[in-house]
Amino acid sequence: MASKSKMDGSIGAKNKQKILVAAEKAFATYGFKGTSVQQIADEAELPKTNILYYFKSKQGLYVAMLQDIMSLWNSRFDQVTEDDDPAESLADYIADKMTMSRTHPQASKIFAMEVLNGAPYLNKFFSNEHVAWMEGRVAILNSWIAQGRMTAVDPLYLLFHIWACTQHYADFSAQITSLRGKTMKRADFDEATRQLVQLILSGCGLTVPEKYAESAK
Amino acid sequence: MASKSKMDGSIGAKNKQKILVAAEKAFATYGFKGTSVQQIADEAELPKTNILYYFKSKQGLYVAMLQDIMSLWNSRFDQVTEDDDPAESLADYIADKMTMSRTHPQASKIFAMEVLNGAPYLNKFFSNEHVAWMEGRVAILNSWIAQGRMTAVDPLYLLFHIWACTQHYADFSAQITSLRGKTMKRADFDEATRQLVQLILSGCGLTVPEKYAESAK
DNA sequence: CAAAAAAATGACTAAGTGGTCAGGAAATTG
DNA sequence: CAATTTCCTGACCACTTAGTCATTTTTTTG
Repeated sequence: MASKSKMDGSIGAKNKQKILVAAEKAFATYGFKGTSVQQIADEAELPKTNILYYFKSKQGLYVAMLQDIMSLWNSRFDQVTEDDDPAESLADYIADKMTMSRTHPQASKIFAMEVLNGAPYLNKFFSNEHVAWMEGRVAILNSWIAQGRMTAVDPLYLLFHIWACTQHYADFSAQITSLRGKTMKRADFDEATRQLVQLILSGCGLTVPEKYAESAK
Repeated sequence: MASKSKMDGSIGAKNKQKILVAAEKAFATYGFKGTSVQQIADEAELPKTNILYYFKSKQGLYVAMLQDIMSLWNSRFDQVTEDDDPAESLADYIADKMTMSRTHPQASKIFAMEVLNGAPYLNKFFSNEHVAWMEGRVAILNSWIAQGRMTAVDPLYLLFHIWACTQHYADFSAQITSLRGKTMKRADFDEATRQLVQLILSGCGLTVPEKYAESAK
């Protein structure tokens, strides 16, 4: 019927997806070197040769999975303009990133490992889209500062610190769980988000929006 | 002469140290699985078999190196009491941790990898010394809050956020370098430290001590 | 200086790895 | 329904790896 989709391999597409999910789980747990194609195959419940049929090599699969992951790195903050409210925009951004850490910890860990390793497969992305994104956001933050709507902090470092804190909850969950004696549940993430929003916004001379203020209890 | 040191193998001790240094460099760059004993041997300029002679296995060497690294995790903040000044104590702690990221990035990366991996070799440390340390620090922060000397933030999350931001400069240096277009020099670290101290302290309702205030421009 | 202990090392092994390939099964298409 | 393309897979290979072992060299010690 749909003449358009010709034959993009409905079977192939489904298997590729299955493999990508398995790869994400395995790579997040054992790293690139620590993961064997066989492990991914077991996780995906497919024979090893089948993995190599869809993805030409282990590295090819890894790169495909990385691209998949990078597409998650979008948020409402991408569309914010200098006319928006600094406090609400930043608070929402922090909350979005915290949600990512809660719902996609594996993706965060893989990203972290990749950067720790010198980001060999992300350098192109970093020096293109990412730099452009950064420049746009920095300009807006500087505009807010020039308008006297927030304290004069360096926007670059501010963004670094927001990333550091939000990703920390995914990447260092093992340490956090050990120190708390229990895993972070949804309610704990909400509390951490409030704490972080308060810290960052106060640090920028902003008032915490109603919805991120102290909750029940 | 010194009858005490009997024969703790002055040669052995020196070689062990050499191997540990080489191992730190290799493991930080390629991870545990990604590093071969041969690479460490090359780096240490010793035959591979010699590595296995001093450390019974690759894993044994890794654990020994981890212990070495964990001993670096001390700072002036360990001795702070509830009578000390919150602003100065916290600012100094942040500065200490930033210095660690600048001078020992490899140690930070290895620690990060280990925790990312679920901290298999650190769980014992986490649930003993580390928890005790944490409780002590939390008590002091709570005391400062009770004394009305700082805003009522949750000390646990505050410490998480300090770690996250400071370690970020070592662990994510690849990303930071890409986005800045140049590596972080000593002066950049100093600026980042001032920015972070300002952010955190303001976020806690504290006044930034003189020595961390805006510097020459 | 001889005996004992510590240090060094080349040759080897057993296990695991990513990847190839040829041949066959299933699905799609004209 | 035949032909073509896509999909699937067992057998296999070249290579790397951690770790062993027997032997030799160096250092320490009585």
